[in-house]
Amino acid sequence: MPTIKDVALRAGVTVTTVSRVLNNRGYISAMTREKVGLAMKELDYVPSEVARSLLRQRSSLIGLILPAVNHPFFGELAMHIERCAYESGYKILLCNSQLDSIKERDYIDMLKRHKVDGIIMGSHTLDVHEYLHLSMPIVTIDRKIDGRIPSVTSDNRQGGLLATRHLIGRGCRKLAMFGGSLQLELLPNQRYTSFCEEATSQGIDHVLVETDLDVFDFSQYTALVDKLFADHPDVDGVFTSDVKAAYVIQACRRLGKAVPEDVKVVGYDDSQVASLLMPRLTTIRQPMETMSRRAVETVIGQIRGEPVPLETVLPVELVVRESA
Amino acid sequence: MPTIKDVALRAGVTVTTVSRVLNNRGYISAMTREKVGLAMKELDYVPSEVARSLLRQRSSLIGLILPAVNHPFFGELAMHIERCAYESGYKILLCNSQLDSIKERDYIDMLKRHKVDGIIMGSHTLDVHEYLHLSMPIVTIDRKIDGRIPSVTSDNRQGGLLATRHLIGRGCRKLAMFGGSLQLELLPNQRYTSFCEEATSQGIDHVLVETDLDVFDFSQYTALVDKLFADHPDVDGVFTSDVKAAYVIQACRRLGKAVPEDVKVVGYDDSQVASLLMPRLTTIRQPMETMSRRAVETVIGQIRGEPVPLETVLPVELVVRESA
DNA sequence: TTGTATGCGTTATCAT
DNA sequence: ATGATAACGCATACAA
Repeated sequence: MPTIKDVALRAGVTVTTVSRVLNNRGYISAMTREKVGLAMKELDYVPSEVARSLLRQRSSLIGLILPAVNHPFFGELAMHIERCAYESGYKILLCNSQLDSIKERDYIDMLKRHKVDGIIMGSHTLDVHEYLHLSMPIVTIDRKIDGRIPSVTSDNRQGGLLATRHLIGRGCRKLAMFGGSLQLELLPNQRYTSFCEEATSQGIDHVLVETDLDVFDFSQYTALVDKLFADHPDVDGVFTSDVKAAYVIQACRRLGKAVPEDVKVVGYDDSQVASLLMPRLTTIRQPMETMSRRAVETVIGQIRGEPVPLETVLPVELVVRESA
Repeated sequence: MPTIKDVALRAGVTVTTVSRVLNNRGYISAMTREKVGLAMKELDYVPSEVARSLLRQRSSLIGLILPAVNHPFFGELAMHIERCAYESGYKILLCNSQLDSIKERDYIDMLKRHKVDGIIMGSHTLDVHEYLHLSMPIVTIDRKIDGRIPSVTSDNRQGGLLATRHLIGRGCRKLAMFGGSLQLELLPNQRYTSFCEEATSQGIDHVLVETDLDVFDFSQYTALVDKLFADHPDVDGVFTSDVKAAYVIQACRRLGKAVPEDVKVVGYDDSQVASLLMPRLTTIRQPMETMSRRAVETVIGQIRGEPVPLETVLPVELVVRESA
């Protein structure tokens, strides 16, 4: 691989001059610029971002830690985050933590070694102290670790409220929420809180089904939903995430319950699965693109030393389709 | 951020010694090792992979270019690729090309600047020459660019054959294939070839629907499927990809055609959507995990200067569920 | 307008 | 068993 030296040699100038035309800094004669440009073309020269990083003490890299990029919600986040970051000159180092704390710590360590300029966390399995101790630009997305760590989320409380109201408004008399493990202290817990509050205040009976700690092990969903309907055959309204909603709809079909006639289902996320299902899913839309942009802006803001909002809560929206 | 110098100073030794304990190279007295280790802990020292990269002329980075990581198939590939790469000490730089050739060229350029050790391409919109000219370890996944560029794919011909045979075996009399644009010269074209051959040889009437060039614009799918059934109301068997299958099933429901009774549907990929749909999708399973592992092995093999197979074609499997 | 010298953090080579 | 020094590729301060 040719270096700046080779270019300089070939163009008959010094590396300083080449560096100048490369960065358009200082005065360079038109002829020199041309010579250098030619040499670069001829050698197919590519400046080394590695050397630059070492010198500038910044890598233009942002670490992205997600539970699993194959999950529809996180996949879509990843996609938007990558695009936004790229538009600002940052590249994304992808990490799938699988919600495994060992892996997560390992990934964080790796990102530090690679001198990433910041981290976007869509996972969090470690103790708050470990994150605070990072002393590096960081933002959480779809999660809130601590008041001192900037976060970008959607309004889960409001989402829970909208969903519950909609189900009740459509005539449901017994609701169920099918959520992730409450032990994980994730944001969806807020959904559960407002779900309960609203159902209670309207005098509607309601139950909860939790997954175990391995939230993304879809294979457990079928059994859980079956048990739900076995234990509570009178449930006629379910609030859950988009992916889980798919399993709820499957179970209903299997049990001979029509959706939305017998059981109404409201999802959360409005990921692409929502419009793939049949009936098409009524769901709470998280503004994933905006969330992604804000998350990227929030890390980059910190990198630049600008003040950034500690908490960004974006509005959600009820998207009425066919399932409720 | 503390550097190796700070550690050396604090431990009362030179950087050479610190480097030694860091890499477990040469002889170090137990006491020195301890002193240095302590200093590292106290300073919370993290060695710079950037400096290492500059010296070693390798970054431990692999570029991954995909059309879009939010697509179920590519999301799953990305996930496995990242895991495999990480297990071998490589990190993934994520790029979404959106099948845009400008972006793809731009990304390739960026990856070269960052001195990635290799590239895994799940997209290809450029001319063969541009790829050949890269002169860097590269492998394509789910695509075949040129005989000289290593590729990892599933057996699309066999997949098309299995799907077509299954549909005919289940009694279909008129088949349709709903595929991406044939102009893109992607592998699915092979599916089309064997689909046609098998249908023809068994004397079964068959038609083709193509998407436009923007393969991942799902919003066009609905109209295309509707037109298919309008033009050919007698179609009773459809072969397509998993995501498109979701739209086919939706259309059938809308048109009052029962799946699988009136219309049988076979997908391709066996991505997570396949088991989310209702009826659960009968599909051709691509071994995504194995494909990912092979792709990673193939780039790393090249990086290490080992000989690698130019073509890896993995077997597919018909997974019979409910849609056909 | 261009060149010289220095340093970014690390490891390899060659001493001692 | 440990230290001094050069080199990786680049950009900058300072000279000319």
